[in-house]
Amino acid sequence: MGNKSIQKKQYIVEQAAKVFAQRGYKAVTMKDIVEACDISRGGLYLYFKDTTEVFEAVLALKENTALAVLKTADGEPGEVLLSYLNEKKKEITKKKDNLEVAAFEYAFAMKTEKKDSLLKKQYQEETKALEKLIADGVKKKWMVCDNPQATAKNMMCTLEGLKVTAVSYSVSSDAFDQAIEYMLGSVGLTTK
Amino acid sequence: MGNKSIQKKQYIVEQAAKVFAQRGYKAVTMKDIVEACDISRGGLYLYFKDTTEVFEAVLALKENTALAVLKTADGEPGEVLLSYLNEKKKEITKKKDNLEVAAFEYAFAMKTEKKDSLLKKQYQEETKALEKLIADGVKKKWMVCDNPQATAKNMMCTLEGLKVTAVSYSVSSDAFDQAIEYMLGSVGLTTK
Amino acid sequence: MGNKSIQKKQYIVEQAAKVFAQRGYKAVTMKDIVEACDISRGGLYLYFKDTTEVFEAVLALKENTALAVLKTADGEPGEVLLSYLNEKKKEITKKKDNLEVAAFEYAFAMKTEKKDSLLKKQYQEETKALEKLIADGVKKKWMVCDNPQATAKNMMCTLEGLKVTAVSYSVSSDAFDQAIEYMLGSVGLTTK
Amino acid sequence: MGNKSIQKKQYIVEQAAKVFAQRGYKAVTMKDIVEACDISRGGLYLYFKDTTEVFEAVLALKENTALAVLKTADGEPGEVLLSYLNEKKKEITKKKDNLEVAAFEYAFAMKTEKKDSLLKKQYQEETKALEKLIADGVKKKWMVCDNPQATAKNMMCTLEGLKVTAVSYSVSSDAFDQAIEYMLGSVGLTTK
DNA sequence: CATGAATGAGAGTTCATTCAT
DNA sequence: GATGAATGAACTCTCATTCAT
Repeated sequence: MGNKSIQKKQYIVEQAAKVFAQRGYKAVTMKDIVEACDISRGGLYLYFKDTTEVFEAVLALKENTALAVLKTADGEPGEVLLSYLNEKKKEITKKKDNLEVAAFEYAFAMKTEKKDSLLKKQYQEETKALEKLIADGVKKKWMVCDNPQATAKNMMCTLEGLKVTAVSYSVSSDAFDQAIEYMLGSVGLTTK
Repeated sequence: MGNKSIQKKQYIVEQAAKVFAQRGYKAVTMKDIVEACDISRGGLYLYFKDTTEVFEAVLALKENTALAVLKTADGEPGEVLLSYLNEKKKEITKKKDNLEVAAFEYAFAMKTEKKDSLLKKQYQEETKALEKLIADGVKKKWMVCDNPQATAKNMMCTLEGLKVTAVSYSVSSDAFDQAIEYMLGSVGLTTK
Repeated sequence: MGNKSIQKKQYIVEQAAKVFAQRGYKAVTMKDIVEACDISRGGLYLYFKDTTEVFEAVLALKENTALAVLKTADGEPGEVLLSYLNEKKKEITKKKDNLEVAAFEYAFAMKTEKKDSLLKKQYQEETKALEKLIADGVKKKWMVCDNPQATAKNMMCTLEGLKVTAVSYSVSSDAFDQAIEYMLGSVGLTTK
Repeated sequence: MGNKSIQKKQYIVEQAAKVFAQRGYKAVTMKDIVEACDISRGGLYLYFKDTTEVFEAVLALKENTALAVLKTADGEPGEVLLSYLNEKKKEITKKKDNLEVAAFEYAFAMKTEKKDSLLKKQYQEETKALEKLIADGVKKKWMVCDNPQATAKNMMCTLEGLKVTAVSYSVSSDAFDQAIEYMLGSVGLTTK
């Protein structure tokens, strides 16, 4: 695949991302993507064989800023955790180009079709990084926590809950902050 | 609609529930339901105009045992909370006829199409009941909690998180128990 | 068929007439008629086997006032002709329950299906009656006309033209009056 | 749409015209047209979204020879009028590929659905052209007529009447000629 | 007679996918 | 590589018609 092809592929992925953000995962057809990209019907098939492949490319391209915060952390663990949680909040509550619904639909579809989901790996990676941060915080006596692994899992789970709640029933900014407070509390911290 | 019709409608809903449990919400077509019920193509349309209507009937028929536990509570609040959480666990982790994926897909689809979802109301009702239980527990000095409302919301959110995690990435029984422990901890209780 | 049945049949025909007036002939389904009559689906079939039969019953019941004017004529032929033409105008331009469109559609459908149309007979009868009136008027020296038969045909044809024009392109009351003037002129009369 | 597409579109229109000529307007389905053209089910939808669109394309393609006679008239007005009327006769009484029934059904359907009909415009244009011819004939003293506008309208109306009569009840060639004689008479002309 | 649930044929419509150019 | 016309499978939905009650 030449240089130009790579550019075109990326262009398709970017356009498709907008479509998925607007209409979810399952409702999107190859035709929708073709139209959003203003390319030919057959042209899309040169790069992707179906919408699943397109969506996985979208996921792959989408950067995970929150995870990046966890990984490149160099400050005090409590600060890092707070930054991470705020980054998550931003991601989850953003209005424009929010791919969360599509991502859930994708994960569910994979489950239903008994295929592997790209998201599972990302989820596990993020959980690990969070656990490491907490363990580190405890070691450095900035945090208090018996079981960093369980706590990390619990936080991830709450964050998933916030995500899904935001997406299906709406969550106020305040309610989100309250949830952050709870999560911080579980490692002996507070924003106050 | 006569008595017989009501029975038939219920029969359709029961068969449809199995289909939705197996294949999610969006992937199901009227044809699938017709085939599962072994009725005629047009016959289904006598009762339901589209899959959304069928699915809403499924939701309406599906009893919410966990909520029932909260509402008919007569024992000690801590016990009731534990029963409730265990009921939730059972609901979420059951292998057969699990409608959670379909329910999420439905909620997301409603979101995408900007329609009202039946589930939102149920979610809010359950949150309220949980809050009431906690407030009651605190009053009777069985529980410790500053802000029952926020705590109830947080628990619900964690439960949604467990649901979605179970459904998209799998959650072990132990991990679930650990999460229950955390939730109990947030009102000063423990199972140990 | 009992007395009650005849009444019911007539009731159906009356309701159906409204439906045909509103929606034409071809677009009307047995279901439409059933709904307009608020009777059972199968019930309609006890009286009529299809919409054609219903429509023919509608035509049969519909009185032809213009023809009646021609036939019961006892005044001066010119007066009778004028009354007849005015009656036609009323029939054609009436807004409510106007069956002309449906009647045309029916006639065309019969043509297409190579069946006999009820309307053809009525048309021929009316032409004859008109011819007789003109011949009579000529004999009594009230009218001037070489060829009563051709003139009658021509008038009928113009009236059909007015009907179809009214129905498909709209005709003003004045334009109609102008046409009447022409028709009168063809037998040496005028309204002025 | 490429050159080849335009040809194919025209091919479809031509085949469809035959179908409409045989079966009228309303009875024709997309499936009928597909079969007449021997193309695929979905293929037709690349060019037309429904039968109305197809029929309008048929109308647009169909040349109006009679109108052409009026417009390109260069001879003596009486001759032109006669040619025009004979052209009309040919059009109306032709046996093969006669679209008049379908055209009427279309006009009526548009009326019923309160949409604009392509035919109305054509009708008005033809009326105008006829009026101009008569006015011209009068000015040049070839014709005698007080009110060219009313006379043109009256002729058009008679022609519509002939059309509809031909189509629904049959009109003999002689009867048609007789009608032509009447129309010529209304501007002081005769064929004899 | 009357009902209305049930059936199944058939029309409409949309897209994934292919393939000649 | 790229195009876009063409195909055909799959679904939706509506009714005419029947038939047990």
